[in-house]
Amino acid sequence: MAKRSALSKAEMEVARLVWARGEATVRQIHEALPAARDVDYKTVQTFLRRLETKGYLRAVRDGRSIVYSPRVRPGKVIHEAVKDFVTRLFGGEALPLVEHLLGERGLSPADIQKLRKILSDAEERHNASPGK
Amino acid sequence: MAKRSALSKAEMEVARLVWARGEATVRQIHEALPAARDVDYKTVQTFLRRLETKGYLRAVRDGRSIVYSPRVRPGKVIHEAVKDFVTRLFGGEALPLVEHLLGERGLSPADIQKLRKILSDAEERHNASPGK
DNA sequence: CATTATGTCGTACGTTTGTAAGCAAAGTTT
DNA sequence: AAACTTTGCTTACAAACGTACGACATAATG
Repeated sequence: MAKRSALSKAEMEVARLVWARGEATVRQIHEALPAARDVDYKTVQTFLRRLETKGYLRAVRDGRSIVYSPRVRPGKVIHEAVKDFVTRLFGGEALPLVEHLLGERGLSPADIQKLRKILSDAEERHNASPGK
Repeated sequence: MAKRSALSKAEMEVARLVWARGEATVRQIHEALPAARDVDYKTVQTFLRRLETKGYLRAVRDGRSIVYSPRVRPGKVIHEAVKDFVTRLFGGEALPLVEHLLGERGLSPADIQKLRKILSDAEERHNASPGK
């Protein structure tokens, strides 16, 4: 597979919004960005264009505007991005990051329940797995 | 606080190694980097110099070499980096990232136990907290 | 002691990134 | 229809990045 060059920070932000919508135009993304971000329409346009050039998004013309949609499975892209991040900042170990995320506040009781469930499932998978 | 400019990817990688050692010289970091990374000694030198300029590391001369050590609490830097990452790729929500990390393999039964413990603690904190 | 290795300092340099302006074409408004 | 508005395409441009070279100094070694 031809390795597409990594997403930049700003590109991640924009790509995420496209993924969340399934597809989107420059305007939609521009409006979706937090007001505090205060970035120009043209700038968003550039990010989307670059995402297309890099191979992350597909651009289809619809009338005078362009509709962007994922060209690579978002999950795959996220996976790569997370992996890169974990590698650089945590030496490749996911656990420290998870601990960090759980440690610092930000988890509601509901979240905690949800995670408990995930842990149980993971455990089950372990006990029942073909052990690779 | 004077906002130091964000860490670049390569800088994160290098800073992490310094943190892991408490302090380190260019050579030590260069050797610590995975062989596959294959980056020049001079390059590492540049990264460390930049980390110092950006205010993340303190540089103290020791003989002919320089010993770098954290100037900002690693935990704080990691926190900022994670926060930025979560914001851009997960819209600021930690849960999806945690789920992602737990979902994809990589968790040993021991890890799971450890996480269970963390969850309990978080829960306790919740029940007992002054609720802000 | 001449040679080689090792280190810092300053400098370089192509690429990527963040941010957008300029111009033109198509659509909308008055 | 004249005047805006919206959008795409091209181009710009400084700062940040990744990667490293060259000069110079000092320490180690034959």
